[in-house]
Amino acid sequence: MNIGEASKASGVGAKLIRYYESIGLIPEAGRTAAGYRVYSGNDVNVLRFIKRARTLGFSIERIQRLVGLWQDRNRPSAEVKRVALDHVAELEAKIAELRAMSDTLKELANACHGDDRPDCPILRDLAHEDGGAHAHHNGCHKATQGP
Amino acid sequence: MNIGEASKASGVGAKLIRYYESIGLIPEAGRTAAGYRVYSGNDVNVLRFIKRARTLGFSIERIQRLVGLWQDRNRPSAEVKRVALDHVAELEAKIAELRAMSDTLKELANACHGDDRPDCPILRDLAHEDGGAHAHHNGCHKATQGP
DNA sequence: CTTGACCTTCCAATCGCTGGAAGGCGCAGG
DNA sequence: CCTGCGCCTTCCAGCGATTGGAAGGTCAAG
Repeated sequence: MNIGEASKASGVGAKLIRYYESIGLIPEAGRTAAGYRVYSGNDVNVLRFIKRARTLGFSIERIQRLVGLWQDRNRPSAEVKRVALDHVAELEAKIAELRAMSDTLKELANACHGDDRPDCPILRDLAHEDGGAHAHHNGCHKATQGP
Repeated sequence: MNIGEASKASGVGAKLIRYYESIGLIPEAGRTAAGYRVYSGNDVNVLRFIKRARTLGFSIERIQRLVGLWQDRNRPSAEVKRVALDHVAELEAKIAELRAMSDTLKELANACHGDDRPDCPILRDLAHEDGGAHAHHNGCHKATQGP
């Protein structure tokens, strides 16, 4: 099985397979006399594993650990779970970050006329706000913040 | 005002200011006889605008358009709104993607004992699943998919 | 004059790919 | 045998948005 066949069988893409080898995610493949890489069915399984893990957003570093655990017949499932939950925590943090951005922008866009006039709360927010916290009804007066 | 002062005033970071200049996001700053960059209060406002826009996750490319619209007194707010809503759409798409990853992983992790035993539904999913769709009760039988 | 804090430029790394160029290999047809 | 096509090989470069470091010039104070 050469790299093109392994690519078709795994769905991973020949260049990506070579890349994964170069960074040590997969071991160096065997070679034919001519220098062609040779793959086994098991190699294809590893590639599929990696592909699925990437689909779930795991970093290469974590996938390395997951592959290692997968190969280890004596792995404690707790370790796998910890890797997964660490990743979940990062995903949730990222989601919260993007959620905050999106909500803020939706609010600003909602307040924008969206016509030919230049007045725009979106630009006003970007230009003026020091931190960007939306002020609702209590507006701009600095209130009890005297020096 | 040199780059360090502009950095402190804008909160942007001297290296990043130079980078923004190098990619054309901000115009080339004036220079002293010795070659030091010189900034005005307005430059600082632009930097703050950029910083806030980055906080909201806008790409450099979109920020360029936003800065252009900001400077244009005759801008139609509709254009600003469109840039913002395009970005919101991308944010929502990304959120949905991460949400799907996180939910799948939470489900798998929830089904994982997380103890010393090697059996683990997370690894089973990564290893075996062709697409990763969770099958619930209708399991593995290929049903009516005969050739 | 020396010190130290600034400034300058350029180069490299991050992360996960993806593309291209240049050259070798395998197999078919003429 | 030669040619062509499609595969394989390596290396290099770039994406986006920074961040870091090295090597060297400048400024103000002691």
